[in-house]
Amino acid sequence: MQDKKVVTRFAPSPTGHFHLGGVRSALYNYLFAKQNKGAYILRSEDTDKERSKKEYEDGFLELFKWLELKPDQFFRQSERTEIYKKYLEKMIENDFAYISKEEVREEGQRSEVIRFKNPNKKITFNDIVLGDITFDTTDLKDFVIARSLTEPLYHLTVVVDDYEMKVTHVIRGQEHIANTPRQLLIQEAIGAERPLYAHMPLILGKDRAKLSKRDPEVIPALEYRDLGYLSEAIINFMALIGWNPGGEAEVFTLSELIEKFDLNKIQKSGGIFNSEKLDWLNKEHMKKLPAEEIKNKIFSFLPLEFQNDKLIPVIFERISKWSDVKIMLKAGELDCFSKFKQPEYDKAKLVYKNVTPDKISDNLKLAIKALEDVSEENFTTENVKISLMQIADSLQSRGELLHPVRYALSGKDKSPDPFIIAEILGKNETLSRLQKAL
RNA sequence: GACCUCAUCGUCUAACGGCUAGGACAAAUCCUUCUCAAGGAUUAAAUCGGAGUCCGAUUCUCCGUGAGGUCACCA
Repeated sequence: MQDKKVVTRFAPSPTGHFHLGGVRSALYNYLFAKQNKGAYILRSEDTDKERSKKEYEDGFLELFKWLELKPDQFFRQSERTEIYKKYLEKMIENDFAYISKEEVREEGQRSEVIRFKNPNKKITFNDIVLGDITFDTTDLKDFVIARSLTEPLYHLTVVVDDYEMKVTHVIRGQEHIANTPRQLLIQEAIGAERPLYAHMPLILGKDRAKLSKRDPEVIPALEYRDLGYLSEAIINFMALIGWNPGGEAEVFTLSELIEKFDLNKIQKSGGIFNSEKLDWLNKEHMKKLPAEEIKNKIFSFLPLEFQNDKLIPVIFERISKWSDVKIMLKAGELDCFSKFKQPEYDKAKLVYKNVTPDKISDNLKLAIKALEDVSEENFTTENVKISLMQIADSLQSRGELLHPVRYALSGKDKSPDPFIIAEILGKNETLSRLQKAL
């Protein structure tokens, strides 16, 4: 059997900030096209001159560049007016559409528009995800398909473009399901072949409503890049809302997704966007990165005084996206590693549980003595740990030594362990902080 | 309101009509160096309700309920 080359398209309108819902639409179209060695088209639906803005188009172009979802072709509907005009003329000539005199009710309305002559019939299409869906098009009336020959509207342009661009699979969100009968009718009128449809479940916000451009809670997709998420994590995560390959694996690269993707396994019901799981998945992808890249990324957020290789693992295990470094910094979580920021604390907190202050002092003295014996060049995490643990293990509980030492060095209830802090601070500073605590 | 669609743990989801309904995120508990983090282990947590078909229903059918989408001279 000679199959037609698969052609998919993603057709956003540049009328607002692009959010993650659109990323998934683009992604599924991309995955399906690539899997079938077909073409993926990106089409800017900018026929609405009032609302379309260049900056929004630039936004999603940049977004797809970041996500590495490169389209094989790119079109702008505003540059295709002549094509739509031809179809409109032909439809009018063949009596599928007509110029209609209108009562002007609002400002900006035309007294004349082009309406589609609705055959008023039942129309059924088979959706790959949802199965057969039937509509009675009578409810649609003679809908408007263009304001004028040179001002075509959405339903007309979509159908003409999908036909002209030989689109074989229309993969889009379920919000388009009610648009489908209109588009089917226009297809029949212009003699276009019907593509296959796959309507994806909607991505919902916490309130279970569709993600919307107008919702202030919904973050523009590009901001995820600025927050330091990995593009592969975003792609992986979005792919998994509304689809999954069936096994128990969840971490996939783009090329694995291309291989595994299956239109028939798309979910029917909407899914809520769960940012906690995104963070987890992002961390999983971060762990796969080469050490050098992790270091560079983390350093790029760090002032010079903190750019210490020893600090990388301490920071890395506490973040799930790069911008978290900034948050740690701002929250002062790294202050204990700075020689210039003396810890300030309540000395009562040096005491561990119900151990007496005298005992704590004794322990601190032991710690100082032990650390004095460690030479400056051997003052490493491992050596500090060995010498401190030797004392700690001889005590009733390790905490009565480790707690005051850690607290004296960090001045914080919660901090990384005292050994790494000691190494980064160096012998002198470590001893001076312990002395001070005494 | 009309039309259309959907319904498994809190969330994302798995389960040819057939084991005890599985996994992941989140949560809780414990372990691992005093705290935090990371890691490990464990626990709790779901088939919307009612009929029907069937030896057997999460799965098929119908009704109900609930949720969502669409009803532009926007896309």
